[in-house]
Amino acid sequence: MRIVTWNVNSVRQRLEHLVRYLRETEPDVVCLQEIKCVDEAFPRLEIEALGYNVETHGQKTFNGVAILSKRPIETQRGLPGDEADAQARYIEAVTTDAQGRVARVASIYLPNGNPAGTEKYAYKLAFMDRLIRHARDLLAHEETLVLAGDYNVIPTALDAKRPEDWLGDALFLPQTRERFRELVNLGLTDALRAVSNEGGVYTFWDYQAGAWQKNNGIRIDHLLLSPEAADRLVEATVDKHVRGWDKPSDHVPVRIELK
DNA sequence: ATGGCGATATACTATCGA
Repeated sequence: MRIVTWNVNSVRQRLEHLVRYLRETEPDVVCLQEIKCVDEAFPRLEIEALGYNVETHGQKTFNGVAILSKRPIETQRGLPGDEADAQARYIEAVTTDAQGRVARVASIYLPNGNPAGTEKYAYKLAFMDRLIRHARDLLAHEETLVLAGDYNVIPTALDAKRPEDWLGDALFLPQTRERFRELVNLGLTDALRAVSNEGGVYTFWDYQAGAWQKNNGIRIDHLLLSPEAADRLVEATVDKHVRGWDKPSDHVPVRIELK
């Protein structure tokens, strides 16, 4: 079962790239973030034509998440824990692969949180607390679970080309990283870290200041696996070449293979 | 020390992102 997470930075701007990527990679499940459109504006027909079921949780202008699946999916929208939260940042689905193996998959767009010390950072930390509570509930099911998405968290200094640039940033502050560790320490496995302890593996390069050309990247897109999912892990990789395409997203797809 | 880039909205500028 091939599962991908990708912050596309507007699905309408990136439709050609998404179609090209789906054709070349043929994933079973794709978690998208920052679709930046309402549900009605999602290019559904183009994706369905490639054999995918499409479930979206969009909003106007900002944010928005979606899950594409070759097989039908049971879907829930929104992260529990705050009925007043109007931002579309979480969608969760149960699906299968062609062999009928089941997985629960979430597409998460965790808040950026900058600048630190503002209500934006408080919202990020509260969202992470809600995610920890929800993950604890889901882990109790003892099933194949993949929490995938743009976490906007640089877990360690190994995950940035220039960690010194990020010391005061909401993506790297101690409180942010503490909560990420608290989440992982519930019993989740960081899929990329399960296959390599090396630094220099990035998933985001800023559009500005030649970050891509200098490989000045950070690793902020993650797939966290329940023990049952980790037991099935056979591959985890970053599809870095996509960043070199014409007019790319600033994030690239991250992909895992579960047996 | 600063800006640099890109997307969206009602848009010749502001906001957001990371």
